[in-house]
Amino acid sequence: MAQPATIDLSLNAAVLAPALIGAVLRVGPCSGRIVEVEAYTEEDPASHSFRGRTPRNEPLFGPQGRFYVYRSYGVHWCANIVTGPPGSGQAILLRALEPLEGINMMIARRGGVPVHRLCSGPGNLARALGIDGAMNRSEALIEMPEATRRVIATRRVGISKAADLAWRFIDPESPALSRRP
DNA sequence: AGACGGATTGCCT
DNA sequence: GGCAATCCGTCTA
Repeated sequence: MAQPATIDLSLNAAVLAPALIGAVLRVGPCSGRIVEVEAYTEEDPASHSFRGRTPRNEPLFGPQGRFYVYRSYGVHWCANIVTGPPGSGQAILLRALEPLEGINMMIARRGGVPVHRLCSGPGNLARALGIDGAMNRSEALIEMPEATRRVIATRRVGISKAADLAWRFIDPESPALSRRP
């Protein structure tokens, strides 16, 4: 699957998500190559925006390119990038990165885990990058992929509704995936 | 006002 | 592979 020349945040989440594989996410001094994402839309029963706007999910209906950060299981933070037409309630969940810069800082935040596990899984990714509720609605910095990566689509992880949609996109060769294909 | 359950992770068996 | 940890938006009464 080929990547586009620019990242168009107004694209629907399920269209843009595979194009983000190989792009670089930057948070302060830390960065990593995106290798696993999932798409969520307002028509999608598994999406936080499915039942309309609420105080928690309001960022999903705000400007594109911002973070929607939420607490999962009362323990972990998960980071999405808002996308799609304005107010459309779409987002892309960041699930895994290959660490590039600021690795020492990530290790300090995560403890002694192998580098390829630092940002493997949405909760781990947020912890390694220092993403928490304070970054909700802040602008997400994404840089274009330099090289084309292989991208495959799979079922999303950990959801019960619309579980057969193949809206999880991965670089199958990455060692940083939260789960193998 | 009270109950339910989840886009998870890590430790225990 | 099983399960506890731990918070809050949403649903029900």
